[in-house]
Amino acid sequence: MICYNIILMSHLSTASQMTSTAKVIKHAKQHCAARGSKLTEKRSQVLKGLLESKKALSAYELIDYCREKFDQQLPAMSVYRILEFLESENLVHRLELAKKYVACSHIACDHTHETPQFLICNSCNTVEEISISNSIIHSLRSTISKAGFHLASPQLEFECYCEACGA
Amino acid sequence: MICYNIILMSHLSTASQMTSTAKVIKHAKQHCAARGSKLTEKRSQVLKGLLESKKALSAYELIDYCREKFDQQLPAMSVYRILEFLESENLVHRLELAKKYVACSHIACDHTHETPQFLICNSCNTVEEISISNSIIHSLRSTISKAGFHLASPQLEFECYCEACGA
DNA sequence: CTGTTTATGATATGTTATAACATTATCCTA
DNA sequence: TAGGATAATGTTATAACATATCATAAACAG
Repeated sequence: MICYNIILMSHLSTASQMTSTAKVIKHAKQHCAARGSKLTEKRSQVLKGLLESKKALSAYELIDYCREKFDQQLPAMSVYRILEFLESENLVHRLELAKKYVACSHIACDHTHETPQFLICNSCNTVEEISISNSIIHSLRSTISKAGFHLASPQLEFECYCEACGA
Repeated sequence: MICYNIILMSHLSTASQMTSTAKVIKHAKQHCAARGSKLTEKRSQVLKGLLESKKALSAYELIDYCREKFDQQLPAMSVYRILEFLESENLVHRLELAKKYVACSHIACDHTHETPQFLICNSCNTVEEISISNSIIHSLRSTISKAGFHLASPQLEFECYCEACGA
């Protein structure tokens, strides 16, 4: 399965970045339209912020981004609502561990999305969306179930260090 | 390996609870002494709070506990410092996911401690310290390493629901 | 008993997040 | 196209968790 990984692309040149961001935004708009919702200007600005960052961003970092990039003063409350909306549309993932947000890596893909798993760098917040084999997930689930618990969400997050940040 | 699980004991009667807590505190004191540090009165009060709760507690909940139980007004800063100390002595674990703290389940055990893994109930914050098989951990590590990352800590945490809280 | 280290106190502020209520924009329908 | 419904956003206040900084007190070693 080959798909366009936005997170990994974000360090390319500005021109190609914009192009790819624009493409994804277009996809996202269609996606919303198909579901009877709307990707408004502000929602699209917040999503752009996430698309153009290879790191996970906090709501407050997105406020700064919109102020600097679009001269738009978004209140915290609005950004949280917008993130909630984007999440409900599967365009954005919220990382519980980092208390930050990332754009979904598969907005512009056509295939159905699998459950995402995330590796989050403790130091620089770089995020890698990976896929863990069913057998590992299955063993994990069964261990957890033996303790009388079950996973709240199939989305797993792991506190890591990336290659660059090392130990 | 049989060891005394404090978390699971905390719903027993007050009398036996106090006894077991006192025992663990004694162990903890010896442990600190052996390492050249001291389990002061306030540190011991904070640890007691965690020992007597089967849920993970936040720093601010521990402040309340010390005020109610010991008529002790601890400033937030002190509690954070005390928790940091207790963690450095391996008496307490910090749960990144829940932003809360639990007493180590193995303070009074003699065997060496394995890396803890935690199941945290999203709803009631009940925490279960479990042990995940080496083979699962190993596969997980290898998946993560293929992505160019490595786990920040062998301590894993999973957002779950406990039996009582269900869905 | 004095100076150093260790522990704790006090105050301010940072970061993430939500509640409650007000206002504005959009869009449907009569 | 007026007017009302719904959706989107704004405003303000505050909760919960956390750290920085500087001040003070307690413990202990020489």
